[in-house]
Amino acid sequence: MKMSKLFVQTLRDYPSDAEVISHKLLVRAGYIRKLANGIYNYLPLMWRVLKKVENIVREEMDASGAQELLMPFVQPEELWKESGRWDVYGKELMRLKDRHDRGMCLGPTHEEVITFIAREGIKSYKQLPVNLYQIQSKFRDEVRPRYGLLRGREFIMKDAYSFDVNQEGLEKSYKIMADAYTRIFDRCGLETKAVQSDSGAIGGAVSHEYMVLIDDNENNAGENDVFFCKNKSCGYAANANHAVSVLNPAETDGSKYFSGLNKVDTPNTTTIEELAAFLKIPQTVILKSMIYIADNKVVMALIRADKTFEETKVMNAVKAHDIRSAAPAELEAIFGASKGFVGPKDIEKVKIPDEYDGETIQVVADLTAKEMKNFVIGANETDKHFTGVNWSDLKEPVFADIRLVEKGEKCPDCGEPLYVTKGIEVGNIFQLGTKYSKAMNAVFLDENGKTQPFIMGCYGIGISRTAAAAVERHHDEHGIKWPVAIAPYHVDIVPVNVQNELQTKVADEIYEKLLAKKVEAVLDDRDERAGVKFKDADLIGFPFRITVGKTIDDGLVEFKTRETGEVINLTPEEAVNKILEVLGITI
RNA sequence: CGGGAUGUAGCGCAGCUUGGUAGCGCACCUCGCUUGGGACGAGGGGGUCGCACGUUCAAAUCGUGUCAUCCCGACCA
Repeated sequence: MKMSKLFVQTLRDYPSDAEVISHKLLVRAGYIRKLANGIYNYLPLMWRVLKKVENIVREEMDASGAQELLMPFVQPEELWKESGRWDVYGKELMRLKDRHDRGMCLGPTHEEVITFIAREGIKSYKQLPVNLYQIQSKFRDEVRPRYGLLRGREFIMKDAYSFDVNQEGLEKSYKIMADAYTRIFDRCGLETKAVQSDSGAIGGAVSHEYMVLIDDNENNAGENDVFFCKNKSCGYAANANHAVSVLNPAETDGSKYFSGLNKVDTPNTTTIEELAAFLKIPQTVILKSMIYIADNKVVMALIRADKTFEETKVMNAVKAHDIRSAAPAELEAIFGASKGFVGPKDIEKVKIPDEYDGETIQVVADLTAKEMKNFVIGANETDKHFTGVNWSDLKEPVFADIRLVEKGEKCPDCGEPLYVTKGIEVGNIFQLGTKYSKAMNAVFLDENGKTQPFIMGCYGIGISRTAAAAVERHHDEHGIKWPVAIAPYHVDIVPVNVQNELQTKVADEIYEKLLAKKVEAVLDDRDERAGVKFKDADLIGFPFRITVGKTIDDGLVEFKTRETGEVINLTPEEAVNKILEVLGITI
């Protein structure tokens, strides 16, 4: 492609509405343009990158035995009602009506449709296992789209679905996908970590997320906290919403400070710090209470006060789909006490206002709370707490792990300290089980002629997000440094001065030779000064650049590697061979 | 949906306090000159100042409303 004809416009400045580096660079280097909030045009350079990612995904999926198909982007409401998700998916599901007033939605994911396909097409265990996938635009009406391609509302995703006769088969299918994912991201030039995660709205039990770890601080693109163990023989890694840890020993019996149950005055102690200082006690003998509104039910969560709640875990513990912390005004309305003074004593007697569902307040306590003795709780009365409380004084709660892991706590598998880093989730794999097949009555006959629901798995890769994550991971102050395998073009050939006949002639020859060898080359034939061409080459991120300048008078051209910045002088022929050699290894 | 901010040419911005009919840099077009890290000179094209209503002889500027966008919190590939 000749640069003078390439449809791209690079900008001198970063766009003012971009925050993270991948967004800034992709706009400035002419890869994407915003059409609406969270919705982007993929311009020719971007589309080439996306196709490369897609093709890597396609090759590895096909090699692992999966079959590609394409499902509709617009889906009927009925299927979502069958699965039960029409009512629980929330506002992310873009709903619309057709001209006959029938409910439809834009596909945010395709479990319903694929289950429909399997229900229609698979009747016998002899047809199993099977894995079907597609690569397609998805739409999720995110509350707050941001970070450019990292969190758009419309985005390109590869979604695969496996069907097996039993759990053992599912685990096999899952393993095959896990291995394929490792190869896919590796080929894209991205180092990823498979981490245990919460399975969220999609449902199911076992799941892993593939995270590109972001350890520099120049941007905040990593939206997830990932806890991991550095012990090589262990390798534990988990999303913060799923991570567990072993705690260091702590003083959890308050008998040194209190004897018997008493109500005491604790004026103005609205925070744990103030309360601990006022009573001259460690935080580890205080039981912290937090009120959540989960699916419009009132929930009280309890935890040892030096620890923090993990809301996703709380939500799962009470089997809710939606959770938020209660506002101070709501606390007043429900408990008649202000923030900092609510507690679990006699909670069964608290009357719930009509606007909430449920008759009693559900109480869920973290595992850290279980071993506590003679502790402190809020008295449901402003400026008062109970001291010397024991579990025998309270109605037995449900105990569950609802604690946010902190750096330095011990690995649950090997006991070594845990570390934390930011990560971009580029893929995930789920063992769904029978969640959809049962709900939608998708069944087959087993070898005994007995009806069985499919055992399903689902496996996603964010194609557009993967490309953006590659930019997050591979760039410098001059621009993008694409991994060769997903770069829009392999090499940029720059005649420094197009008025110089020899330079132009040599550059043309190199260009023609590379094209003949199927190398994806750009010839910067613009009548621009060298600086302009070099700046654009660095910004756009061509992995290699061949510069034909004044050194051609000595029969030499420059060969520059973008990743390392290394420059060597070669004859034109050597430069051509060098490209072929480098690409031969990497593509 | 809560909290904060911003809407002026393709991109980045000034002008608004103190109303008088819109400007700068880059990009774009023409000519000259220049050609190894975003040159220079001259000339030129492009904006109903987010939108609506109001105040006024007169609104980018003041008021009200509305829409959009961005940042911080709760969701996810």
